[in-house]
Amino acid sequence: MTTETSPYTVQQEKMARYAKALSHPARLFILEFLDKQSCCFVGNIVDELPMAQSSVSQHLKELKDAGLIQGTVDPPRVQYCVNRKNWSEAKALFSEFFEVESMV
Amino acid sequence: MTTETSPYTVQQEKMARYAKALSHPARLFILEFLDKQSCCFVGNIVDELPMAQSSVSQHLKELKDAGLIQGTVDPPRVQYCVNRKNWSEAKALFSEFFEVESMV
DNA sequence: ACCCTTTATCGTACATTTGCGATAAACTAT
DNA sequence: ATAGTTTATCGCAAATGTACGATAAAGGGT
Repeated sequence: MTTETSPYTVQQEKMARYAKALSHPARLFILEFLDKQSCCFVGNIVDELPMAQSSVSQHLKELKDAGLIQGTVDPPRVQYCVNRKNWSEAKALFSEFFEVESMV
Repeated sequence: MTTETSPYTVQQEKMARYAKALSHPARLFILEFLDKQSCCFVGNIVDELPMAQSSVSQHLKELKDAGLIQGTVDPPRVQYCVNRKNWSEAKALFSEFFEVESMV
């Protein structure tokens, strides 16, 4: 097993991963919705989006895999919340990225 | 022809588009590189990345299509720079998204 | 045990992304 | 005209993303 070394910085790799998670309007909607409600059930999100339940579930999985949200089971429901730690990390990465010269 | 109305806000659509452009480490590298040099030729970027010239050109096209960079021809070369106007817009969108407070 | 509710996962289909080599295009210089 | 330099585009292949319906899984309540 060879250790693949990326030609990119850790920050670039991490930020690209977060950016990919943010690259679909439905996922942005979910994150903003979660942030507003500070945690809610999958059903609440499904009700708000014009797509099948399975599709919403898939978007939630991607957000979870990216570390931006976390879920806790409350049978038979699942409650999702923003993962504040990683949210902060993402925020810092984007902030640093855009701040290179001068803002606004 | 029916006018497709998106269920998402304009901000969400715009931000998703920018996020997609930022979702590859090579494109983050290019943007940071351009910002550091404030404009440079395609060849300079190709020299810095471990991928074929055609692949770099494709990434540049995506960044250009997303509005984050702009190119001016200086035959036979092409010079690319960050599109400051859209860069600011993207920054504002991400900033607002990540916190109603402040991004710093 | 049996249903009911809720969510995740599977299988499928189609579109998009990513990377490459080869080639075209645009312009300079000789 | 010809050759050289630089970049964009094409054609291809493999991988990934997106959406759906159907089904499985995990409990709770009766």
